[in-house]
Amino acid sequence: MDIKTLCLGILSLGDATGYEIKKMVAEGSLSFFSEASYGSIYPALGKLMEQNLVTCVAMVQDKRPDKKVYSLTETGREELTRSLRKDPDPDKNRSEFLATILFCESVAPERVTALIQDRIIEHEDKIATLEGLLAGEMTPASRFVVEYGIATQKAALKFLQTHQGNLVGTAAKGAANKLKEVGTPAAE
Amino acid sequence: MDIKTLCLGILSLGDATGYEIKKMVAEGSLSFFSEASYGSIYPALGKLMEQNLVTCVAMVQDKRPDKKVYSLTETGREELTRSLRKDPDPDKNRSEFLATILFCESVAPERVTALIQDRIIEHEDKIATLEGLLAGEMTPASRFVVEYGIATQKAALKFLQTHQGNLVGTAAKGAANKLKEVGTPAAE
DNA sequence: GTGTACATGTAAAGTGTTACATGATTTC
DNA sequence: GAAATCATGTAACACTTTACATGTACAC
Repeated sequence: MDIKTLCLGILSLGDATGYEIKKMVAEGSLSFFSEASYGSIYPALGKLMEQNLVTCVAMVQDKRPDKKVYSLTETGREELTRSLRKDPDPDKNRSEFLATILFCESVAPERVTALIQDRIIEHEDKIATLEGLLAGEMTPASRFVVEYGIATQKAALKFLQTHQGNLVGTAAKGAANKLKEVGTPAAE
Repeated sequence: MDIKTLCLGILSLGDATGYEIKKMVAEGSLSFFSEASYGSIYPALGKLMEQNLVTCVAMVQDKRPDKKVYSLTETGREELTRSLRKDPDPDKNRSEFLATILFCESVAPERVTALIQDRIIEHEDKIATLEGLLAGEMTPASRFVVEYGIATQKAALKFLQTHQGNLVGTAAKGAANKLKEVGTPAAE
């Protein structure tokens, strides 16, 4: 989903500024399955304006740039509906963590253990954040999405907690040897 | 993780051609947490050659382009180790499916139901594929990674099966009204 | 005083995907 | 005879991130 459609979607939930859109993507219900930087949001809103898919009211603030509140137009809502009619692309999950684990023969075993420990904490934090969101007012749709996030995060957490030993016991030995070779090239 | 590092990592598990790397990313243990197209893999291997991080043996085949089998050099393995020493970036999950659900006020309720049904089947297929991988020979690391994938896919599947009613019961009514508005702008 | 939050925006640089080009062999 | 598999590679295009530019206000 490109940033323009994402903005259209977020605006369909309520008027917002570019700054607020960024916050929703970074910390709100969308935070665990989408991303966007200012450098993509502001130009996207500009193009959406040109196409008359959104309108914008500038709120003058002194000592600060005008706050521009964007709203979806009727045409914008229709465009969004059209976009959402297309079958969604399959999910794209990129995980450097899992890649590192997979290539762990090139990584010190203590490092693998530490990585998993860190990851466990990150999952716990993420779950806490998502559960915090549930405390606020939510539409059924955003509740569904956040609870989906919690469910998958919890599954990942549980997996790491119960399987972390699987790597250290067996692969790590081989890794330790490999590492010795790489770590002391002078010995060759 | 950029494609060059990904190639280095895959080659650390064994020699491979560009074509085979693509297959591993598309169908192997890496398939649920990374992606790469030929248009990125071949140029990456070329750069890796220039930097002497990999070597390449061309196997002549008639009626076909030479099959180029790439191998990691010592320098390449060191470079990989260096890359993996950096803390992995947080996972990036992009889901058009969840975005569509979140913006479902702009989507017909039957469409939401159908979307979830499709997604359930996709998860079941994905789980079957991953379980198929477990049948073959695997290192502990790739087993770990594939089982992680199965665990999270199953959690998502179960969530969809048990919560699909949550959206249709409540949000859908509102959506139906909203949609009527959008669907019949002439009425305004 | 140092850092964070507020607030918008541009330009350069990087990275990657899509489509194209080429062509035999095997399976349905 | 159509489609998939094998096999490599380039070029145009799309999209995004990063860094920069600008500045106030408040909390610690």
